[in-house]
Amino acid sequence: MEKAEAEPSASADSARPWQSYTTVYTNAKAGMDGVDKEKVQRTVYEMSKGSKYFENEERKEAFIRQKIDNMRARCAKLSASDISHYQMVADKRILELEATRDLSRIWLHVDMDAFYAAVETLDNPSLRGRPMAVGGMSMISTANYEARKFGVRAAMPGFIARKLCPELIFVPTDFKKYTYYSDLTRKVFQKYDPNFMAASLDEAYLDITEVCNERDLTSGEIAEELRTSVHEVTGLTCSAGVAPNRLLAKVCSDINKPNGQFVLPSNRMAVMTFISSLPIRKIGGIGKVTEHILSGVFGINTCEEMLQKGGFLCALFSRSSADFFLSVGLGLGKTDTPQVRFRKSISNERTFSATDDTALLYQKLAELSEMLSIDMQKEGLSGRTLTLKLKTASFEVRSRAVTMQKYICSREDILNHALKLLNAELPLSLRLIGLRISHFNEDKDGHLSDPTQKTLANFIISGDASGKNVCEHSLLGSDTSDSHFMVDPENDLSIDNHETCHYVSEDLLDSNLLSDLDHCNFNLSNNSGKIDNNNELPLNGSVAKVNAPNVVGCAPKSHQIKVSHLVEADSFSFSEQCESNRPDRARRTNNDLDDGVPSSNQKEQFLWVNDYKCSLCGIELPPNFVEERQEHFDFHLAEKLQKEESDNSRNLMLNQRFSQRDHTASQRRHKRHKSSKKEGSKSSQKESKHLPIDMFFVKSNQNF
DNA sequence: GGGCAGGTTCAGT
DNA sequence: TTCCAACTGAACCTGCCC
Repeated sequence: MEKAEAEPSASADSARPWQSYTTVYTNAKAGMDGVDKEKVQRTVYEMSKGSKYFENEERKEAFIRQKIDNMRARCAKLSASDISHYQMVADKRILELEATRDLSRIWLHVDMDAFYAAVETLDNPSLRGRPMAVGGMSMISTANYEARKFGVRAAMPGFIARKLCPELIFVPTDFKKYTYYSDLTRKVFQKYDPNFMAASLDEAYLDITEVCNERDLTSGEIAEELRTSVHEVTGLTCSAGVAPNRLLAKVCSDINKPNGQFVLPSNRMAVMTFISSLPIRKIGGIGKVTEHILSGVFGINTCEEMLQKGGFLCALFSRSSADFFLSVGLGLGKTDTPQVRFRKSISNERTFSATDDTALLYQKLAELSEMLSIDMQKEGLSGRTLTLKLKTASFEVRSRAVTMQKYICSREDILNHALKLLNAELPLSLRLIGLRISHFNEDKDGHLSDPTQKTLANFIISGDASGKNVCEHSLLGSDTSDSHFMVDPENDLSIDNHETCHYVSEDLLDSNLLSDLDHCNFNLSNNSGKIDNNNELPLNGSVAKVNAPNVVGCAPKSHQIKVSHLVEADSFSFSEQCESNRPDRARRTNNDLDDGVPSSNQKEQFLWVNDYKCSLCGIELPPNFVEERQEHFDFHLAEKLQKEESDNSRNLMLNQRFSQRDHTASQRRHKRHKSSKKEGSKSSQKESKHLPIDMFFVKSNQNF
């Protein structure tokens, strides 16, 4: 294979070493056209050189180079017949992809110009015309266009930005402000496409096909009008791109930034011409690593070259990757409007001064667990995969994950499992710890977590719809019930005794571990991290696995029996109610709402801001999600009533009502899921087995 | 060997 | 003076099971 043109020669490397130090800042951003790139690169290099961060960057670079070398070697080994074969594969695939081309939709991508910085300037006009960045000395989120002239940009450390531009003004981030302005822009977007897709606070995709047709206006006119409207409402400018698909619309919105727009006509010729010379890095999904690989291995720098080297791409990449690259070469992208996207994971992470003080690290982990638990409870989420992210003092990033059998959301559960993951890595000097929970209840069938459902379940069990107590770990209380109701709804609610006992056992296991942890925490603060632990909890990293049965042995058997009976009884009466009580949904709703509860109209008024966003929790549900909205409303209603009502009998009555509804909803989802799922899938089989808990640690093969 | 689930990394904002 | 973020979705890789 030919060598990549982008790679500097060895001699150039030694004379101008900064040229080979590629950072994210190497990729040009809007407003940086006149920047002295070499000067910026040199400054960044000089500021970074010798630091641990720099060393890690070099390690990463070396790894990518190694990968490139390996791929080149694989390319070199391809025989003439191999190459001919893969070329045929590519040609066939290109034809198939071409057949999917849809030019019937008109997509508009709106991108607010230097959003955070613009909002701050609006708030404080004295910043106008002066170089300014939002963020701090460690990292900046965005920079205004005056600052960009100096090479300052988002994702750049503040101390480097200041070196590039000594006059730079730093403004701390204020997400409340940005959310407020973001909501204003979304009000405007909704007028043009009620189902618009918000990509972030400052970006959105709109399908403007209908509005163009209805008003007999060109896409350019609509884009112009929308941008004017956004400016009138917010005082902020935005840029827009119009194209037949979202991938291209995104590229187009960057072309005339700031405060401009670009329309790519909806015909194949225009698309192919546009895409032909487009650098691959402009495409969403192609980042620094992929760019290096494509350039280094195949000499691919423009989208057009994706097609020219299609045979090699098919030979060396997976089908899905090759398809993506070929699609890029053809200028294809998504044209459909996806259903409401639910969150798939929730996480938090914190950077701090690097430390190997175990006590301090435990403390950080406890804080993160607490924060994550609060965030999850706010959204009514529980998940069963916990990922621990670590960044060592030398900037090496590791992640370690564990998937539990039960869904968790309490601080104690999170901390319990996080500690096990962390302990397997210690001793270690760390500068960042992060926790992430994924695999939310229900998400494997494509219907991502509906907070209402879970929280309602919690409400039924604990009588606390806020979830506040639900996740508190108690031996006999909510958590046990939790495990019962958090079980995938596709499992019938009539629970097999044996299975119930099994779950209970695990809960007890966790409870015991938890008490160990509490003990640890207690000692932590008193003994500077020297933890006295009589049980199996690993503390020095030497024990990688917790032996469940050893710990289960600590739990009194009577508790297990009691709990299993408790759950069983609950589930029986619950199922029984649902079987004997399936009244008409609407009728039941109306009856319920008669009890001094807001009417449907009132509900709409107080709950759905702009007809799509819940005013109470912020969750977004479009108007056509009638049932989901109803359930969501019920949740808030339950929450409200729970607070107001002290009368236990009334609570009981409501609990029964919502039990019915929750079960009906579960059944509906269950039905939907079944219809979309292959019979006798392995996952179902696996779940029915309820394999013993729970932990297995996998070391990553490659870390940076 | 295909399908699937779990774990890790990349990329975007 | 300050010394490289936080969060999320999705692709990719690997190992296991049938």
